[in-house]
Amino acid sequence: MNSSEFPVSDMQSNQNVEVDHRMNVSVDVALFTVRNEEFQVLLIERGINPFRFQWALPGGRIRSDIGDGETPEETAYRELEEETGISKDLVGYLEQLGAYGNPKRDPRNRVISIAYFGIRPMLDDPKGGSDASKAEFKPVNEIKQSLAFDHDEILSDAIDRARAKLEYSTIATEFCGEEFTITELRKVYEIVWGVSLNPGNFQKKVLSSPGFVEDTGRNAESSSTGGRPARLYRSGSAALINLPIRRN
Amino acid sequence: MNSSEFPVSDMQSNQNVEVDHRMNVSVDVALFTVRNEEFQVLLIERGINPFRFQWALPGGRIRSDIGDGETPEETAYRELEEETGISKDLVGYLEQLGAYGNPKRDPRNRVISIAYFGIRPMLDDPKGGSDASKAEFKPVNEIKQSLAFDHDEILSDAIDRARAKLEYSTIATEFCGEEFTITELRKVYEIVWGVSLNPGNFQKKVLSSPGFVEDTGRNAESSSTGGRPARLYRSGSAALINLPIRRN
DNA sequence: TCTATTTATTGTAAAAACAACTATAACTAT
DNA sequence: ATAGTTATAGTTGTTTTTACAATAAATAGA
Repeated sequence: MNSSEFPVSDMQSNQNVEVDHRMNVSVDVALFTVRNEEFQVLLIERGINPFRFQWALPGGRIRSDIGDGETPEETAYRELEEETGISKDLVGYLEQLGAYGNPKRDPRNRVISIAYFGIRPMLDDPKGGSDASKAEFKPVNEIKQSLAFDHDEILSDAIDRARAKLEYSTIATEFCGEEFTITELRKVYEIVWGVSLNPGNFQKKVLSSPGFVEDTGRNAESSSTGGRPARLYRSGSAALINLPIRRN
Repeated sequence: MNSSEFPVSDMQSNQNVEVDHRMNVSVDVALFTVRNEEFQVLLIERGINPFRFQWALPGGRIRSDIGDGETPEETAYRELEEETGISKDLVGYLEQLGAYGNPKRDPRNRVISIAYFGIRPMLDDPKGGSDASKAEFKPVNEIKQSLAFDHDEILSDAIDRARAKLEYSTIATEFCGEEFTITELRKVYEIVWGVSLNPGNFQKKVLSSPGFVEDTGRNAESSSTGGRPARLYRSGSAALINLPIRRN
Protein backbone atom coordinates (compact mmCIF):
# COMPACT_ATOMS: atom_id res chain seq x y z
CA MET A 1 0.00 0.00 0.00
CA ASN A 2 1.57 3.23 -1.07
CA SER A 3 1.18 6.86 -0.31
CA SER A 4 -1.63 8.74 -1.92
CA GLU A 5 -3.78 5.67 -2.49
CA PHE A 6 -7.39 5.60 -3.61
CA PRO A 7 -9.88 4.69 -0.90
CA VAL A 8 -10.27 1.17 -2.20
CA SER A 9 -9.56 -2.15 -0.53
CA ASP A 10 -6.78 -1.73 1.99
CA MET A 11 -4.62 -4.81 1.77
CA GLN A 12 -2.42 -3.98 4.73
CA SER A 13 -5.29 -3.62 7.12
CA ASN A 14 -6.61 -7.02 6.08
CA GLN A 15 -10.08 -5.74 5.54
CA ASN A 16 -11.68 -5.60 2.15
CA VAL A 17 -14.13 -2.88 3.09
CA GLU A 18 -13.84 0.55 1.56
CA VAL A 19 -13.17 3.08 4.27
CA ASP A 20 -13.40 6.80 3.61
CA HIS A 21 -10.39 8.31 5.33
CA ARG A 22 -10.84 11.83 3.98
CA MET A 23 -10.60 14.72 6.42
CA ASN A 24 -10.71 18.49 6.49
CA VAL A 25 -7.48 20.30 5.74
CA SER A 26 -7.03 23.89 6.76
CA VAL A 27 -4.30 26.49 6.54
CA ASP A 28 -3.28 28.84 9.34
CA VAL A 29 -0.97 31.81 8.98
CA ALA A 30 1.23 33.55 11.51
CA LEU A 31 1.90 36.89 9.84
CA PHE A 32 4.55 38.92 11.61
CA THR A 33 5.49 42.54 11.42
CA VAL A 34 7.50 45.07 13.38
CA ARG A 35 5.43 48.08 14.33
CA ASN A 36 5.78 50.60 17.10
CA GLU A 37 9.14 49.08 18.13
CA GLU A 38 7.40 45.75 18.80
CA PHE A 39 7.42 42.28 17.28
CA GLN A 40 3.78 41.71 16.39
CA VAL A 41 1.60 38.97 14.94
CA LEU A 42 -1.71 39.24 13.15
CA LEU A 43 -4.63 37.68 15.06
CA ILE A 44 -8.37 37.56 14.55
CA GLU A 45 -11.13 37.26 17.11
CA ARG A 46 -13.37 34.28 16.46
CA GLY A 47 -17.01 35.07 15.90
CA ILE A 48 -18.41 31.57 16.28
CA ASN A 49 -17.93 28.50 18.41
CA PRO A 50 -15.80 26.69 19.24
CA PHE A 51 -13.48 29.18 20.88
CA ARG A 52 -15.92 32.06 20.26
CA PHE A 53 -14.43 35.42 21.31
CA GLN A 54 -10.99 33.87 21.62
CA TRP A 55 -8.10 35.06 19.48
CA ALA A 56 -6.77 32.82 16.74
CA LEU A 57 -4.43 32.82 13.78
CA PRO A 58 -6.17 33.71 10.52
CA GLY A 59 -6.84 30.71 8.31
CA GLY A 60 -9.43 28.41 6.86
CA ARG A 61 -10.14 25.30 4.86
CA ILE A 62 -8.46 24.48 1.59
CA ARG A 63 -11.26 24.67 -0.94
CA SER A 64 -11.73 22.10 -3.65
CA ASP A 65 -14.30 24.17 -5.55
CA ILE A 66 -11.90 26.86 -6.77
CA GLY A 67 -10.41 26.24 -10.20
CA ASP A 68 -8.65 22.89 -10.27
CA GLY A 69 -8.23 23.02 -6.52
CA GLU A 70 -6.28 25.42 -4.33
CA THR A 71 -2.71 24.94 -3.29
CA PRO A 72 -2.23 25.46 0.47
CA GLU A 73 -0.30 28.63 -0.30
CA GLU A 74 -3.20 30.02 -2.33
CA THR A 75 -5.48 29.24 0.60
CA ALA A 76 -3.16 31.16 2.90
CA TYR A 77 -3.31 34.29 0.76
CA ARG A 78 -7.06 33.98 0.21
CA GLU A 79 -7.88 33.59 3.88
CA LEU A 80 -5.58 36.45 4.83
CA GLU A 81 -7.43 38.68 2.42
CA GLU A 82 -10.88 37.44 3.48
CA GLU A 83 -10.31 37.57 7.20
CA THR A 84 -8.00 40.51 7.63
CA GLY A 85 -8.16 42.49 4.41
CA ILE A 86 -4.43 42.11 3.82
CA SER A 87 -3.90 41.45 0.13
CA LYS A 88 -1.20 39.23 -1.28
CA ASP A 89 0.98 42.11 -2.44
CA LEU A 90 1.21 43.44 1.12
CA VAL A 91 2.81 40.17 2.27
CA GLY A 92 6.55 40.26 1.78
CA TYR A 93 7.36 36.67 2.58
CA LEU A 94 5.51 33.40 3.14
CA GLU A 95 6.98 30.05 4.06
CA GLN A 96 5.50 26.78 5.21
CA LEU A 97 6.02 25.89 8.84
CA GLY A 98 4.62 22.37 8.80
CA ALA A 99 1.49 20.32 9.31
CA TYR A 100 -0.30 20.01 12.64
CA GLY A 101 -2.20 16.76 12.87
CA ASN A 102 -3.16 16.05 16.44
CA PRO A 103 -6.49 14.18 16.11
CA LYS A 104 -7.99 16.26 18.92
CA ARG A 105 -6.78 19.67 17.84
CA ASP A 106 -10.29 20.56 16.68
CA PRO A 107 -13.00 19.53 19.18
CA ARG A 108 -15.57 18.98 16.43
CA ASN A 109 -13.95 16.68 13.92
CA ARG A 110 -10.64 15.72 12.43
CA VAL A 111 -8.81 18.66 10.87
CA ILE A 112 -5.23 18.71 9.69
CA SER A 113 -3.78 22.18 9.55
CA ILE A 114 -0.90 23.34 7.39
CA ALA A 115 0.73 26.30 9.07
CA TYR A 116 2.59 29.14 7.38
CA PHE A 117 4.60 31.98 8.73
CA GLY A 118 4.85 35.21 6.84
CA ILE A 119 6.24 38.70 7.14
CA ARG A 120 4.54 41.98 6.40
CA PRO A 121 6.91 44.90 5.94
CA MET A 122 6.58 48.21 7.70
CA LEU A 123 4.44 50.04 5.19
CA ASP A 124 4.85 53.64 4.22
CA ASP A 125 1.11 54.13 3.81
CA PRO A 126 -0.91 52.43 6.59
CA LYS A 127 -3.92 52.08 4.22
CA GLY A 128 -6.40 52.41 7.07
CA GLY A 129 -8.08 49.68 9.11
CA SER A 130 -9.49 46.71 7.24
CA ASP A 131 -13.21 46.30 6.99
CA ALA A 132 -13.03 42.70 8.19
CA SER A 133 -14.59 41.90 11.53
CA LYS A 134 -11.83 42.02 14.10
CA ALA A 135 -8.25 41.53 13.04
CA GLU A 136 -5.34 43.14 14.86
CA PHE A 137 -1.60 43.00 15.07
CA LYS A 138 -0.70 42.06 18.65
CA PRO A 139 2.75 42.23 20.27
CA VAL A 140 3.86 38.62 20.67
CA ASN A 141 5.13 39.31 24.18
CA GLU A 142 1.74 40.55 25.34
CA ILE A 143 -0.42 37.61 24.30
CA LYS A 144 -1.57 36.36 27.68
CA GLN A 145 -4.76 34.40 27.03
CA SER A 146 -4.32 31.19 25.13
CA LEU A 147 -5.32 31.13 21.48
CA ALA A 148 -7.97 28.94 19.88
CA PHE A 149 -7.25 25.36 18.80
CA ASP A 150 -3.53 24.53 18.95
CA HIS A 151 -2.61 27.99 17.74
CA ASP A 152 -0.46 28.61 20.81
CA GLU A 153 1.80 25.80 19.68
CA ILE A 154 1.77 26.94 16.05
CA LEU A 155 2.55 30.52 17.02
CA SER A 156 5.35 29.39 19.32
CA ASP A 157 6.89 27.33 16.52
CA ALA A 158 6.49 30.22 14.09
CA ILE A 159 8.23 32.63 16.45
CA ASP A 160 11.08 30.15 16.93
CA ARG A 161 11.42 29.69 13.18
CA ALA A 162 11.35 33.42 12.46
CA ARG A 163 13.95 34.13 15.13
CA ALA A 164 16.19 31.31 13.92
CA LYS A 165 15.99 32.39 10.28
CA LEU A 166 17.28 35.86 11.13
CA GLU A 167 20.65 34.30 11.94
CA TYR A 168 21.49 32.71 8.65
CA SER A 169 19.08 34.23 6.11
CA THR A 170 18.24 37.68 4.81
CA ILE A 171 14.54 37.65 5.75
CA ALA A 172 15.09 40.53 8.16
CA THR A 173 14.92 42.78 5.12
CA GLU A 174 11.32 41.62 4.57
CA PHE A 175 10.33 43.48 7.73
CA CYS A 176 11.70 46.70 6.27
CA GLY A 177 10.21 48.82 3.55
CA GLU A 178 11.51 49.03 -0.01
CA GLU A 179 14.50 51.10 1.12
CA PHE A 180 15.97 51.11 4.60
CA THR A 181 18.99 52.09 6.63
CA ILE A 182 21.35 49.70 8.38
CA THR A 183 20.04 51.02 11.69
CA GLU A 184 16.46 50.14 10.71
CA LEU A 185 17.64 46.65 9.79
CA ARG A 186 19.48 46.34 13.09
CA LYS A 187 16.35 47.41 14.97
CA VAL A 188 14.48 44.48 13.36
CA TYR A 189 17.02 42.08 14.83
CA GLU A 190 16.97 43.82 18.19
CA ILE A 191 13.18 43.88 18.42
CA VAL A 192 12.54 40.35 17.15
CA TRP A 193 15.31 38.84 19.28
CA GLY A 194 14.79 41.15 22.23
CA VAL A 195 18.47 41.97 22.51
CA SER A 196 20.69 44.94 21.75
CA LEU A 197 23.42 44.64 19.15
CA ASN A 198 26.59 46.63 18.68
CA PRO A 199 25.88 49.10 15.84
CA GLY A 200 29.41 49.15 14.42
CA ASN A 201 29.86 45.39 14.39
CA PHE A 202 26.39 44.87 12.94
CA GLN A 203 27.06 47.31 10.14
CA LYS A 204 30.33 45.64 9.19
CA LYS A 205 28.73 42.19 9.25
CA VAL A 206 25.85 43.18 6.99
CA LEU A 207 28.00 45.10 4.51
CA SER A 208 30.54 42.28 4.31
CA SER A 209 27.85 39.66 3.55
CA PRO A 210 27.65 39.52 -0.25
CA GLY A 211 24.13 40.13 -1.54
CA PHE A 212 22.56 40.97 1.82
CA VAL A 213 21.90 44.63 0.96
CA GLU A 214 22.44 46.82 -2.07
CA ASP A 215 23.52 50.46 -1.92
CA THR A 216 21.00 52.89 -3.42
CA GLY A 217 23.59 55.65 -3.57
CA ARG A 218 21.31 57.96 -1.64
CA ASN A 219 20.96 58.97 1.99
CA ALA A 220 17.91 59.04 4.23
CA GLU A 221 16.69 62.42 5.38
CA SER A 222 18.33 63.33 8.62
CA SER A 223 15.97 63.12 11.55
CA SER A 224 14.92 66.14 13.58
CA THR A 225 16.93 64.85 16.52
CA GLY A 226 20.16 65.44 14.61
CA GLY A 227 22.84 62.99 13.69
CA ARG A 228 24.57 62.04 10.50
CA PRO A 229 22.10 60.98 7.81
CA ALA A 230 22.21 57.25 7.15
CA ARG A 231 22.80 55.64 3.81
CA LEU A 232 19.78 53.99 2.16
CA TYR A 233 19.96 50.36 1.07
CA ARG A 234 17.59 47.97 -0.62
CA SER A 235 17.32 44.21 -0.26
CA GLY A 236 20.06 42.29 -2.08
CA SER A 237 19.85 39.14 -4.16
CA ALA A 238 21.16 36.67 -1.56
CA ALA A 239 18.73 34.56 0.48
CA LEU A 240 21.36 33.09 2.80
CA ILE A 241 24.40 34.56 4.48
CA ASN A 242 27.54 32.52 5.03
CA LEU A 243 28.61 34.05 8.33
CA PRO A 244 25.64 34.22 10.68
CA ILE A 245 24.46 37.21 12.68
CA ARG A 246 24.84 36.29 16.33
CA ARG A 247 22.46 37.13 19.17
CA ASN A 248 25.24 37.83 21.71
CA MET B 1 -14.41 32.23 8.87
CA ASN B 2 -11.62 30.66 10.79
CA SER B 3 -9.26 27.78 10.42
CA SER B 4 -10.53 24.31 11.14
CA GLU B 5 -14.14 25.14 10.39
CA PHE B 6 -17.02 22.70 10.07
CA PRO B 7 -18.25 22.12 6.54
CA VAL B 8 -21.29 24.29 7.02
CA SER B 9 -22.34 27.46 5.23
CA ASP B 10 -19.27 29.27 4.06
CA MET B 11 -19.83 32.96 4.63
CA GLN B 12 -16.72 34.14 2.86
CA SER B 13 -17.55 32.41 -0.38
CA ASN B 14 -20.98 34.06 -0.44
CA GLN B 15 -22.73 30.80 -1.03
CA ASN B 16 -24.99 29.20 1.50
CA VAL B 17 -24.56 25.71 0.14
CA GLU B 18 -22.73 23.11 2.16
CA VAL B 19 -19.62 22.03 0.35
CA ASP B 20 -17.63 19.01 1.45
CA HIS B 21 -14.00 20.04 1.26
CA ARG B 22 -12.55 16.91 2.83
CA MET B 23 -9.62 15.25 1.08
CA ASN B 24 -7.24 12.34 1.52
CA VAL B 25 -4.21 12.94 3.65
CA SER B 26 -1.21 10.67 3.38
CA VAL B 27 2.21 10.43 4.97
CA ASP B 28 5.45 9.73 3.08
CA VAL B 29 8.77 8.93 4.70
CA ALA B 30 12.30 9.42 3.43
CA LEU B 31 14.28 7.07 5.69
CA PHE B 32 18.02 7.53 5.32
CA THR B 33 20.91 5.38 6.35
CA VAL B 34 24.62 5.08 5.66
CA ARG B 35 25.54 1.63 4.41
CA ASN B 36 28.43 0.40 2.33
CA GLU B 37 30.07 3.85 2.46
CA GLU B 38 27.00 5.33 0.72
CA PHE B 39 24.20 7.72 1.66
CA GLN B 40 21.08 5.66 1.04
CA VAL B 41 17.32 6.10 1.19
CA LEU B 42 14.61 3.49 1.63
CA LEU B 43 12.36 3.07 -1.43
CA ILE B 44 9.58 0.68 -2.38
CA GLU B 45 8.49 -0.49 -5.79
CA ARG B 46 4.84 0.22 -6.45
CA GLY B 47 2.69 -2.82 -7.19
CA ILE B 48 -0.37 -1.03 -8.54
CA ASN B 49 -1.24 1.89 -10.75
CA PRO B 50 -0.69 4.74 -10.96
CA PHE B 51 3.09 4.61 -11.25
CA ARG B 52 3.08 0.80 -11.19
CA PHE B 53 6.64 -0.61 -11.14
CA GLN B 54 8.07 2.80 -10.34
CA TRP B 55 9.97 3.45 -7.14
CA ALA B 56 8.41 5.59 -4.44
CA LEU B 57 8.88 6.65 -0.86
CA PRO B 58 7.09 4.39 1.61
CA GLY B 59 3.89 5.88 2.97
CA GLY B 60 0.13 5.73 3.02
CA ARG B 61 -3.07 7.33 4.18
CA ILE B 62 -3.70 8.55 7.69
CA ARG B 63 -6.40 6.25 8.99
CA SER B 64 -9.36 7.51 10.94
CA ASP B 65 -10.45 4.02 12.02
CA ILE B 66 -7.56 3.37 14.40
CA GLY B 67 -8.24 4.30 18.01
CA ASP B 68 -9.24 7.96 18.27
CA GLY B 69 -7.47 8.67 15.00
CA GLU B 70 -3.82 8.39 14.07
CA THR B 71 -1.35 11.20 14.37
CA PRO B 72 0.69 11.65 11.18
CA GLU B 73 3.75 10.39 13.04
CA GLU B 74 1.96 7.20 14.00
CA THR B 75 1.00 6.75 10.37
CA ALA B 76 4.65 7.13 9.39
CA TYR B 77 5.76 4.35 11.74
CA ARG B 78 2.85 2.09 10.80
CA GLU B 79 3.40 2.40 7.06
CA LEU B 80 7.14 1.87 7.43
CA GLU B 81 6.45 -1.35 9.27
CA GLU B 82 3.73 -2.48 6.85
CA GLU B 83 5.56 -1.65 3.65
CA THR B 84 9.17 -2.33 4.52
CA GLY B 85 9.15 -4.40 7.70
CA ILE B 86 11.19 -1.80 9.57
CA SER B 87 9.74 -1.51 13.04
CA LYS B 88 9.60 1.68 15.04
CA ASP B 89 12.50 0.73 17.32
CA LEU B 90 14.81 0.41 14.31
CA VAL B 91 14.20 4.06 13.41
CA GLY B 92 16.59 6.31 15.27
CA TYR B 93 15.12 9.65 14.33
CA LEU B 94 11.98 11.02 12.69
CA GLU B 95 11.13 14.62 11.92
CA GLN B 96 8.45 16.30 9.88
CA LEU B 97 9.58 17.85 6.62
CA GLY B 98 6.37 19.58 5.64
CA ALA B 99 3.14 19.20 3.70
CA TYR B 100 2.97 18.77 -0.05
CA GLY B 101 -0.32 20.01 -1.44
CA ASN B 102 -0.09 20.45 -5.19
CA PRO B 103 -3.63 19.65 -6.38
CA LYS B 104 -2.25 17.56 -9.22
CA ARG B 105 0.35 15.59 -7.28
CA ASP B 106 -1.87 12.51 -7.40
CA PRO B 107 -3.43 11.91 -10.84
CA ARG B 108 -6.54 10.28 -9.37
CA ASN B 109 -7.84 12.68 -6.77
CA ARG B 110 -6.80 15.31 -4.30
CA VAL B 111 -4.25 14.06 -1.78
CA ILE B 112 -2.27 16.16 0.64
CA SER B 113 0.90 14.45 1.79
CA ILE B 114 2.76 15.12 5.00
CA ALA B 115 6.40 14.18 4.48
CA TYR B 116 8.84 12.99 7.13
CA PHE B 117 12.51 12.35 7.03
CA GLY B 118 14.07 9.79 9.29
CA ILE B 119 17.36 8.10 10.03
CA ARG B 120 18.05 4.44 10.52
CA PRO B 121 21.36 3.68 12.24
CA MET B 122 23.92 1.25 10.93
CA LEU B 123 22.74 -1.89 12.64
CA ASP B 124 25.00 -4.52 14.13
CA ASP B 125 22.63 -7.32 13.12
CA PRO B 126 21.23 -6.84 9.60
CA LYS B 127 18.11 -8.89 10.56
CA GLY B 128 17.76 -10.26 7.02
CA GLY B 129 15.57 -8.95 4.22
CA SER B 130 12.04 -7.96 5.13
CA ASP B 131 9.17 -10.08 3.96
CA ALA B 132 7.43 -7.08 2.43
CA SER B 133 7.09 -7.00 -1.32
CA LYS B 134 9.99 -4.96 -2.63
CA ALA B 135 11.67 -2.46 -0.39
CA GLU B 136 15.33 -1.52 -0.76
CA PHE B 137 17.83 1.02 0.42
CA LYS B 138 19.13 2.86 -2.66
CA PRO B 139 22.14 5.18 -2.83
CA VAL B 140 20.71 8.68 -3.26
CA ASN B 141 23.30 9.50 -5.93
CA GLU B 142 22.26 6.57 -8.08
CA ILE B 143 18.52 7.23 -8.34
CA LYS B 144 18.20 7.89 -12.05
CA GLN B 145 14.55 7.22 -12.92
CA SER B 146 12.09 9.65 -11.43
CA LEU B 147 10.05 8.51 -8.49
CA ALA B 148 6.26 8.20 -8.30
CA PHE B 149 4.03 11.19 -7.53
CA ASP B 150 6.03 14.24 -6.41
CA HIS B 151 8.44 12.05 -4.47
CA ASP B 152 11.42 13.43 -6.39
CA GLU B 153 10.68 16.82 -4.90
CA ILE B 154 10.07 15.41 -1.43
CA LEU B 155 13.27 13.37 -1.53
CA SER B 156 15.25 16.35 -2.74
CA ASP B 157 13.91 18.47 0.12
CA ALA B 158 14.61 15.68 2.60
CA ILE B 159 18.21 15.36 1.42
CA ASP B 160 18.69 19.11 1.72
CA ARG B 161 17.22 19.10 5.21
CA ALA B 162 19.31 16.16 6.37
CA ARG B 163 22.50 17.71 5.00
CA ALA B 164 21.73 21.06 6.57
CA LYS B 165 20.95 19.57 9.97
CA LEU B 166 24.36 17.94 10.17
CA GLU B 167 25.88 21.39 10.49
CA TYR B 168 24.20 22.61 13.61
CA SER B 169 22.66 19.52 15.22
CA THR B 170 23.86 16.19 16.56
CA ILE B 171 21.71 14.00 14.29
CA ALA B 172 24.83 12.55 12.67
CA THR B 173 25.06 10.29 15.70
CA GLU B 174 21.70 8.78 14.69
CA PHE B 175 23.40 7.23 11.67
CA CYS B 176 25.87 5.45 13.95
CA GLY B 177 25.25 2.47 16.17
CA GLU B 178 24.94 2.60 19.94
CA GLU B 179 28.67 3.13 20.28
CA PHE B 180 30.95 4.64 17.67
CA THR B 181 34.35 6.16 17.09
CA ILE B 182 35.01 9.74 16.05
CA THR B 183 36.22 8.43 12.70
CA GLU B 184 32.92 6.64 12.15
CA LEU B 185 31.09 9.86 12.96
CA ARG B 186 33.34 11.79 10.59
CA LYS B 187 32.64 9.27 7.84
CA VAL B 188 28.91 10.02 8.21
CA TYR B 189 29.58 13.67 7.50
CA GLU B 190 31.92 12.85 4.63
CA ILE B 191 29.50 10.41 3.00
CA VAL B 192 26.33 12.45 3.46
CA TRP B 193 27.98 15.68 2.35
CA GLY B 194 30.23 14.08 -0.25
CA VAL B 195 33.32 15.91 1.00
CA SER B 196 36.43 14.98 2.92
CA LEU B 197 37.10 16.55 6.30
CA ASN B 198 40.34 17.01 8.20
CA PRO B 199 40.41 14.26 10.84
CA GLY B 200 42.26 16.23 13.49
CA ASN B 201 40.14 19.35 13.21
CA PHE B 202 36.93 17.31 13.15
CA GLN B 203 37.95 15.45 16.29
CA LYS B 204 38.67 18.64 18.18
CA LYS B 205 35.42 20.23 17.07
CA VAL B 206 33.30 17.29 18.17
CA LEU B 207 35.06 16.85 21.50
CA SER B 208 34.84 20.56 22.27
CA SER B 209 31.07 20.67 21.61
CA PRO B 210 29.45 20.05 25.00
CA GLY B 211 27.02 17.13 24.94
CA PHE B 212 27.76 16.04 21.39
CA VAL B 213 29.36 12.74 22.39
CA GLU B 214 30.02 10.95 25.67
CA ASP B 215 33.15 8.94 26.43
CA THR B 216 32.50 5.26 27.17
CA GLY B 217 35.98 4.84 28.65
CA ARG B 218 36.64 1.93 26.30
CA ASN B 219 38.42 1.54 22.99
CA ALA B 220 37.26 -0.10 19.78
CA GLU B 221 39.06 -3.23 18.73
CA SER B 222 41.97 -2.32 16.52
CA SER B 223 41.37 -3.21 12.90
CA SER B 224 43.41 -5.81 11.06
CA THR B 225 45.00 -3.08 8.98
CA GLY B 226 46.79 -1.74 12.03
CA GLY B 227 46.61 1.69 13.55
CA ARG B 228 45.95 2.99 17.00
CA PRO B 229 42.65 1.73 18.38
CA ALA B 230 40.04 4.48 18.52
CA ARG B 231 38.13 5.51 21.58
CA LEU B 232 34.45 4.54 21.75
CA TYR B 233 31.83 7.20 22.32
CA ARG B 234 28.07 7.21 22.65
CA SER B 235 25.59 9.92 21.71
CA GLY B 236 25.50 12.82 24.17
CA SER B 237 22.56 14.72 25.58
CA ALA B 238 22.78 17.82 23.37
CA ALA B 239 20.56 18.17 20.30
CA LEU B 240 22.21 21.32 18.97
CA ILE B 241 25.83 22.43 18.79
CA ASN B 242 26.84 26.05 19.21
CA LEU B 243 29.78 26.06 16.81
CA PRO B 244 28.73 24.44 13.54
CA ILE B 245 30.58 21.75 11.65
CA ARG B 246 31.57 23.26 8.30
CA ARG B 247 31.57 21.56 4.91
CA ASN B 248 34.82 23.21 3.69
C1' DT C 1 62.68 -8.29 18.05
C1' DC C 2 62.93 -4.51 14.89
C1' DT C 3 60.99 -1.66 11.42
C1' DA C 4 57.75 0.13 8.22
C1' DT C 5 52.94 1.09 7.89
C1' DT C 6 48.52 2.47 9.47
C1' DT C 7 45.19 4.94 12.08
C1' DA C 8 43.99 7.94 16.09
C1' DT C 9 44.96 11.74 18.64
C1' DT C 10 47.31 15.95 20.13
C1' DG C 11 49.96 20.16 19.22
C1' DT C 12 51.19 24.47 16.75
C1' DA C 13 51.17 28.52 14.05
C1' DA C 14 49.14 31.52 10.61
C1' DA C 15 44.74 33.36 9.13
C1' DA C 16 40.14 34.70 9.75
C1' DA C 17 36.37 36.24 12.47
C1' DC C 18 34.52 38.33 16.58
C1' DA C 19 33.82 41.62 20.39
C1' DA C 20 34.61 45.67 22.66
C1' DC C 21 35.95 49.92 22.15
C1' DT C 22 37.61 54.45 19.97
C1' DA C 23 37.64 57.92 16.44
C1' DT C 24 35.70 60.46 12.86
C1' DA C 25 31.90 62.25 9.87
C1' DA C 26 27.79 64.68 9.15
C1' DC C 27 23.94 66.33 10.65
C1' DT C 28 20.39 69.46 14.30
C1' DA C 29 19.48 72.66 17.86
C1' DT C 30 20.82 76.38 20.67
C1' DA D 1 30.59 78.41 17.25
C1' DT D 2 29.36 74.71 20.35
C1' DA D 3 27.15 70.83 22.29
C1' DG D 4 24.49 66.87 21.30
C1' DT D 5 23.23 63.04 18.24
C1' DT D 6 23.55 59.43 15.00
C1' DA D 7 26.14 56.90 11.34
C1' DT D 8 30.16 54.89 9.98
C1' DA D 9 35.06 53.66 9.99
C1' DG D 10 39.08 52.14 12.50
C1' DT D 11 41.77 49.61 16.22
C1' DT D 12 42.98 46.09 19.31
C1' DG D 13 42.87 41.89 21.87
C1' DT D 14 40.60 37.43 21.92
C1' DT D 15 38.53 33.48 20.03
C1' DT D 16 37.84 30.35 16.25
C1' DT D 17 39.31 28.24 12.11
C1' DT D 18 42.47 26.10 9.05
C1' DA D 19 46.41 23.78 7.56
C1' DC D 20 49.87 21.16 8.86
C1' DA D 21 53.25 18.73 11.99
C1' DA D 22 54.10 15.56 15.78
C1' DT D 23 53.10 11.88 18.74
C1' DA D 24 50.64 7.52 20.28
C1' DA D 25 49.30 2.88 19.72
C1' DA D 26 48.30 -0.60 17.15
C1' DT D 27 49.49 -4.45 12.92
C1' DA D 28 52.39 -6.92 9.61
C1' DG D 29 56.31 -8.61 7.87
C1' DA D 30 61.50 -9.04 7.77
